[in-house]
Amino acid sequence: MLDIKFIRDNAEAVRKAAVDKHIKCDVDRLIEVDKRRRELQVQLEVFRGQVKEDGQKIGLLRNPKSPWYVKAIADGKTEADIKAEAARVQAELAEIKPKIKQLEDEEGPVLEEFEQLMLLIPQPADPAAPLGKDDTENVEIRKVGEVPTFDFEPKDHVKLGTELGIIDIERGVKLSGSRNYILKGDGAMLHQAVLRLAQDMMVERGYVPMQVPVLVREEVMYGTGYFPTGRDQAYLCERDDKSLVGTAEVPLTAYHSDEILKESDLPIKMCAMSPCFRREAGAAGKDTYGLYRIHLFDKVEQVVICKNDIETSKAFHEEILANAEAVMQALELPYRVVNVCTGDLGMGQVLKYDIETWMPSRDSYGETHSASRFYEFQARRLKLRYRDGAKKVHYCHTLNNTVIASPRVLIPVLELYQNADGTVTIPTALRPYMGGRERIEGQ
RNA sequence: GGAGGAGUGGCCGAGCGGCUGAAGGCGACGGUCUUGAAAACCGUUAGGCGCGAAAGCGUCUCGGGGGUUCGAAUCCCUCCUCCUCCGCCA
Repeated sequence: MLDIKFIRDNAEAVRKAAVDKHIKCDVDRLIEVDKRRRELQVQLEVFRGQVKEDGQKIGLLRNPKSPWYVKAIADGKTEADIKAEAARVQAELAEIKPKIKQLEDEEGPVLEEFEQLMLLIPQPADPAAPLGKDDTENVEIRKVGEVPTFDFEPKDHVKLGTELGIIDIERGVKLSGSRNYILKGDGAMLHQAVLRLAQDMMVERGYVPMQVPVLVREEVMYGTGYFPTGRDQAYLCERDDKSLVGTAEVPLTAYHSDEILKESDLPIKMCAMSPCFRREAGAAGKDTYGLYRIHLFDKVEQVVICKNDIETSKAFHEEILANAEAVMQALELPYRVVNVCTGDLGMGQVLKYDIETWMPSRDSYGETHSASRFYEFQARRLKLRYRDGAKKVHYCHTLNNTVIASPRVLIPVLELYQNADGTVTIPTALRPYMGGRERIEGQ
């Protein structure tokens, strides 16, 4: 969410920012509604002030023990005078009351519309984000590692995993429908190994590991920016008005929502391993093969909450990107980093770096990580604030990035580490989590 | 799931229809004192929105929402959360 004052003063820029992001919102209507909202508030406050004042007056007029009453009598007023005065004031109030009611009746829907419109205004992208319509226009920043060539016919992860008996997509689909799978034996082990490696590396880097709820209240989804626009992507538990999260970013970022932190508490660095639920609505027919686009996966996510300073935010953005790259380097996987273009940025993101890892079966780099910078966007929605040395209250800045998401990352791991005989060499960094073994050989 | 009890400022805790955005205490911050510190003493210490160039002013908020009333932290309804007991269960 943006500051309404900022929107008022920069309407043109906000409009353009939405166009760049290919997000529809109605800035003109918002400004109109905001104007009406303020007019109503001013009128209402005058009346409310009067009600308050008159109400107190009546209290005094009706209480013979009040200092005011005693003084009035001493000044020569009669009880009848005072009673008449009380009646007069009450009559005045009786006239104001319907006016307030009328204004309030108008204000209700105005406020409602104002809030709805506000939730749809996107955060303008950083000038450093390339202008573009979709992911095809993301800009490569750097490539790390060599894309290997094979001296045999390499298998894709599904064939490889199925033959090794470590991936069972057919039965996953039998149980849960399309985009579901089962990992088995060394498949399950490998999955947990990459997650453990990622988490251990983050803890080593000073991030506090958290175990968080993945079924959250609606306001948490709104607060992090996933609702209302992303509602169709979430699994809802409507009986309880809760949603399954698509990422631990949601509970981690909302952890301090509705709080005022001390500046000395910042930065807050956290990570969490959690299941992630995604409906993938609208993706029908896209990436249907294998473990790339699935409804449930596990992920270690990193979140940073820092002070409201653009340079600080930028520095942490580089840090969380570096954290993820360190994991990819530990796994010795070839990847590239791309600067995501405006059209591919979400509602709240100012700038986003994706890490894409080489996936032989796709014959291309596929997205495995997404590092986002939000400035105040989420913090405003979440009421996530801190007090500075001068006791002034500010919204925090928030950032997040994947550390590892599995089984998607198992696609490059399996495909790149496969051998001619159909076995898979276990990356050195994962061996401690795989009983020290060097290979997956299947049954 | 059933039966009770409770939700007040950073924390503890008074208030139970008007002068209470809220006593008192603790904590924190500033000051006096001190070589420094402690103690003691004095002071400051909610957020949102709006108006205003600013100083400042107004209004809303005592878990959330609604109602009664001239007037509500205080009364009523409803939802949420927590606690206790019973039941069920990993």
